[in-house]
Amino acid sequence: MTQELSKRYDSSLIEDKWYQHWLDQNYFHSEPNPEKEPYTIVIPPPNVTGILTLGHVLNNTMQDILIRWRRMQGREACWIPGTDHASIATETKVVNMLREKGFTKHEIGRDEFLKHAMEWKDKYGGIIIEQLKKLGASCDWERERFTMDEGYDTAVLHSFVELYNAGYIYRGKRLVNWCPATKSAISDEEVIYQERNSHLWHMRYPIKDSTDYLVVATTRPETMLGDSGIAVHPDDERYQDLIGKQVVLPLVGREIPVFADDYVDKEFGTGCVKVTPSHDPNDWEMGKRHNLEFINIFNEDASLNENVPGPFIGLDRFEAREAVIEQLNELDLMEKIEEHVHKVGYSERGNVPIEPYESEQWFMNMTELVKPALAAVREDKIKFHPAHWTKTYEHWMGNIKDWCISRQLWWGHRIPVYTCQDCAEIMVQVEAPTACSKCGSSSLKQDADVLDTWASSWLWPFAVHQWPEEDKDLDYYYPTNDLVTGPDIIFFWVARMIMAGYEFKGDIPFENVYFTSIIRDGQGRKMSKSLGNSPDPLDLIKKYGADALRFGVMLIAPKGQDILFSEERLEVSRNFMNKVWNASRFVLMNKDFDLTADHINPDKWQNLELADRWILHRLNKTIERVTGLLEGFSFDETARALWDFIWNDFCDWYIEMIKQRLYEGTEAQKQTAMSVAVYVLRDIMKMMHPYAPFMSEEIWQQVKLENEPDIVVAEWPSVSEHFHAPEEAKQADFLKKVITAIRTIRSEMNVPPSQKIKLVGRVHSEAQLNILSQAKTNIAKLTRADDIEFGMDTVKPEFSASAMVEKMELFIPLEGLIDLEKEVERLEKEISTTEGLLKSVEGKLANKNFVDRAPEAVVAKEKDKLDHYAQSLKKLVDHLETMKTL
RNA sequence: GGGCGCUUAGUUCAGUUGGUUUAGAACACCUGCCUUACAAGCAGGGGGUCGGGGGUUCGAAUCCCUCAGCGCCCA
Repeated sequence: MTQELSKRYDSSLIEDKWYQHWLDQNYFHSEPNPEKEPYTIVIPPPNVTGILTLGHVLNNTMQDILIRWRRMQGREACWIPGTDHASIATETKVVNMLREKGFTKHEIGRDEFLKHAMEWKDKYGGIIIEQLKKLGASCDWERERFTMDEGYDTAVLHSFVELYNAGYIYRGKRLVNWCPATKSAISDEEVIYQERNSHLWHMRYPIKDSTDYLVVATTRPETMLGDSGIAVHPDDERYQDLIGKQVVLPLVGREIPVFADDYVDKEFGTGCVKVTPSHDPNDWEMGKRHNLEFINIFNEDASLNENVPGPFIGLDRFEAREAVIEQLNELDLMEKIEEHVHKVGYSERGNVPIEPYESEQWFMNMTELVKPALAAVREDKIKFHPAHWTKTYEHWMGNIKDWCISRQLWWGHRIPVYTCQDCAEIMVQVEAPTACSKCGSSSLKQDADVLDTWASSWLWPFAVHQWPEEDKDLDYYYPTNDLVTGPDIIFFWVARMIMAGYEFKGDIPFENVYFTSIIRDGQGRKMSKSLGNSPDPLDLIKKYGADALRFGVMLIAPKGQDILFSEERLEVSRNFMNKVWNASRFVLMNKDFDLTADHINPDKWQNLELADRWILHRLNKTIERVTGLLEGFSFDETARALWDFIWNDFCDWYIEMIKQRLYEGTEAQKQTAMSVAVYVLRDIMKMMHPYAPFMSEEIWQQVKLENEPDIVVAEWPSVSEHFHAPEEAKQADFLKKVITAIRTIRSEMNVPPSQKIKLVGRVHSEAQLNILSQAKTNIAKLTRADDIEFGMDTVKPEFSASAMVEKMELFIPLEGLIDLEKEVERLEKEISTTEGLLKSVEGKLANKNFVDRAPEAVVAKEKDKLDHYAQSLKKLVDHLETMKTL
């Protein structure tokens, strides 16, 4: 079974092989199993036409880690994948595609357009799904859903009908965020505010029956054509006599009232505000309060309509601005123009400034829906990680407005509202009616709009099953356990899923929500296509391997902070993968037996040495730590814990420590060392598997027993009381310190590695002597010494460098090689460090308050330190004296 | 304007409820090594007083106040 491994880890040779094998074995598929506890995650469905980004890598790796880990723990793990139809984003792409072919969507009509859109989706959709497979995602692909596939479609319409019947959904004329480019309403969350350098225009409005005028300041002069009032603050002394008067709107000639309203900020501009109820949300409110005229001056594309004076009709809004300014200048009605910086709302998709615009839309009243959803998070039924997101959530939920759910688009779920053309009866139902329920007419017309994308994806955690049908899968897998997603969609999606969960299932949709960080480039800029700073994950997989990409991204993903990504970070983790590979290679090269259950049965191990007990103790600690960290969603710390154990403990120390036994020991010694090494390596592979599924499977195949399963479904390691050995761990630490101290001297004295040394040690206790005597041959090998003498009363050789480790003195006689000056320098440095430590402890103990008030244990510890440092210092000074006399 | 968060070696970050260490790691840097797992490696080393100021405490990177800078979200 054992085969030769290459010197360098080559990911390209194994990734596709194992992924196919896992699919063939159907490991990712889950069925309800009453014997097992389910563990469920639903994927945040990526846009169907999207391609994999580093953001996807980040959050899908986390989900895969959770799923693979829980699967190994014996849970019935089910990760449900799928894609989102992404109404506005996809429609925009299809429209662009048609434009290139020379059509507009209106030219070909709705049905034809939808055909094109579906073709486009079939052709370009789902690329991202294939890319997720390259990443190693262990989704249950048999359960893949699309938010517009057949059953899902029904679920969305069903939810609409239910909410309509409950009285939550209504149609109304409101001011909405209007995107003139796509000619559709968009939600508040789709508006992106950007800072712009602009102007504040101060315009004069003549007062009726007077030669006087007042001055209003505005950032949007063109909207003056729709003004129907002037507002001032009720307490503003400057304008008291104006309240109740009329002014004559320039260019239009309309007489409009001056009134007082609290909303006005006296400090801004002149304190007089022009009020355009149809084109500003605040003015809309004031218009309602003061019964003003609502004058809509825009067409759907934001050009001026016939409600403005003739010369302006048909102008685009930006042209209109210039025209208004010019006319006012000519009439000497422009008082002044100031520089002004303000934020302009842009349509996320259309990428043009949005226009507050009055239109008929469908709305969802959120008042009742919010209540249980808010309580669930407050009462910790749903936990956010990091927890501070609960504040953001509560703040938004507490100030929620009605949700505009209709979009003037074609790609999506068409609103299931039918109006009889004869008697105006309205029918709201899932199945399209064939005749009017009131008059029997067959002349029915369906509402033209489609639903906001989020009004379908908010059902995701249960609509991926057969909901609203009775469904045993739904019963088994709902509520799901964990959700991993970006904080940018906490309102769009997370909050709404919680509301939908309660409304339609009467239960939470998930227990935990882990919010990932935002990935930025090395300079902290957002990843974007235009900056070209957004690497293609597929290229990275080719270059570094999927495992290294996964591990690397986890390593740099701190909880709750932005991630600064750069390729160097991946080199680091590729190096780590190579390290793990080579450590495995070492073990396999030295394993000269076929693995049996006895080899990995700790009860059968004979004559364990200190190094063995130490590494097993460390293994225990690592299993405990890694499991605990995963439970707390600490993906980065888990990666670091694995790194530390594998590289520092296992590779740098344990493997080096057993080489002597392997190369020079007896058969029995060799077998013990190898058994322990194999045992540890097996657990390392299991713990690495969620992070590095491909490599861990490849290695696992070499160290598993014949009747054991593939690593995907192998058992997650658990802590063994057997291996608990804190005393031995301390002893091993002492041993390591001794070895390091000797190496330091060699290095600082410039003793070449080829030069063997003599070593004399004067120990401080029998215990120390014991440890060192037993490890003598090992110490010799690891420090390249050929003559070692340890004892309580060993004599210090005259020409020697020295060091102290836990009150033990080490001497390296290097007659002829030792550089006296260097050694004096070294000792002086050491002395000064020790003096510093001593001083600090003395200072503490000299403080009466400290001795009196600090806990006894803390004081005792300090006294111990004092004693230790004082002794060390004395010996170091002694050594220095002798050196100087030579 | 409101809310949330951040500020620790050249860089990116750890540092759990204040006390096992005059602050740890990785990368970068310096020195020496191709030592039969790994040069994508091994051994060793230098480097920060924890954004500024104030306070609580026997003791603060860690808690409180304040100032400054940066970032995000919402209006």
